[in-house]
Amino acid sequence: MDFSASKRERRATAILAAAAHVFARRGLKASTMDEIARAAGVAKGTLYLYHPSKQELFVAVFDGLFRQLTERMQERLDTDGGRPVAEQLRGLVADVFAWDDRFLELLPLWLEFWAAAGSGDLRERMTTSLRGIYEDVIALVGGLLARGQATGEFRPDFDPRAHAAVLMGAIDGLFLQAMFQVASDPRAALEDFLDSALRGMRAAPGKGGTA
Amino acid sequence: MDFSASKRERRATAILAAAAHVFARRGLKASTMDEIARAAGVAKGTLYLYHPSKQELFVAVFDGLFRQLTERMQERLDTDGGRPVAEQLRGLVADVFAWDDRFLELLPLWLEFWAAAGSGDLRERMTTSLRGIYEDVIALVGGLLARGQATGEFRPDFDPRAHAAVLMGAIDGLFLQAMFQVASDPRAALEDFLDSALRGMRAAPGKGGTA
DNA sequence: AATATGACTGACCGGTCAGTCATTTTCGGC
DNA sequence: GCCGAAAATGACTGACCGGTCAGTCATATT
Repeated sequence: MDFSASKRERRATAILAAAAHVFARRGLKASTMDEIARAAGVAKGTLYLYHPSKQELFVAVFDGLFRQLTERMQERLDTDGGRPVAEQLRGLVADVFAWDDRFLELLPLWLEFWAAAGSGDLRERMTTSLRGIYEDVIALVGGLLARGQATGEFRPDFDPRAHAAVLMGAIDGLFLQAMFQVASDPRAALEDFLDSALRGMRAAPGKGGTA
Repeated sequence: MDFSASKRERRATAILAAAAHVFARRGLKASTMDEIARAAGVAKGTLYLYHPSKQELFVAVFDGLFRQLTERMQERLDTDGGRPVAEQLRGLVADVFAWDDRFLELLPLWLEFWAAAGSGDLRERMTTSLRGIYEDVIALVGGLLARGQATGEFRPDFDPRAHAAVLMGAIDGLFLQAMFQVASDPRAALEDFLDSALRGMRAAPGKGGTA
């Protein structure tokens, strides 16, 4: 039996997981390669067999997590394709918040990604990556809203892309508030608000009529 | 004439401005006291006559900027007290975005504040401060919305605090997108979206909403 | 003019840490 | 069970930077 490849793979995964954990707890600059190595159960030199530098390791963690996130969203949209747009939107939102435990622990990591896009050597790289991710997600949600307009479920006279951007932003902002332990359940808040927003986006009952 | 006090004050201001600038460009950890001193036109030792440590200097920058922001909001609310709530809300939003130039340059600094609340030695302090600020602002905006419900301008059956939290979050999220240069004008996006949101929050024209 | 003050300076020190590399350990093939 | 290659190790190094403090000098006081 050949487990050598899978052993290497498992080690690679352990390193990424450990790095994510340490980066989340200490931040990029304050994390030391020694601590990451200890957390992964390997020697420091081993890290350099898998990643050429601390910064590259950080970027690898970033890429891995965001690939997971976008795959998850895409999956969700594929599965409940035909349902009303309002339903799909609620589903997406519920999904994002469903990351819960793992997500909550890694929240500071998101801040670290954002901060890395704001200043430092990685700025350009992270900015480009994040911009791409945001534009993909906005296009995706914006497309959903546009479909809602096309079917007459929504008013035709709002900008679906702008609405998508604001909704995405609201989610980010709520995560931020969760980080600061602002006293309000972000999921409940967003659901309550989504009621109002959807009300305002729906076509007026008198005219076009809902699908 | 005694300008000695005001000279010291001017120097203190120069140090804070220089520090804000450098922290925004390099981030907290990567900023060096030498560079801040150079930017402020003083020697490194001088910095320690005004602030006991690099971290304290960072906190001083933070406090200064946020005091400016909240004072501005309070002022705005005081001046247009009696107008319709929807108007006041639009005014507040316009105001936040009106910081424009200076604000845009300092955006990475906001990320740095958030990141400092996520990890590092300052975490607890920054978290507490930021939570306080968020709760103040949410209370303030939430109060505005509640007043709208009381006067019958809005539906009575949504949670004004939750709505305020989401709106605040949306603004933060849009600033974030602006940082990554996502291709959309955040101000226009929020205004477009606010139309939908206000539509959904307003009391139904005929009788008392749908409940 | 002589003296006192204290704001300001910048060379220096000690600690920290990313990355290196000589050495040791592991492992597959025979 | 032996050998050589590949993988893993961790002690070491050199750069860097926060904070200190002995000394300078412009200004105020006598």
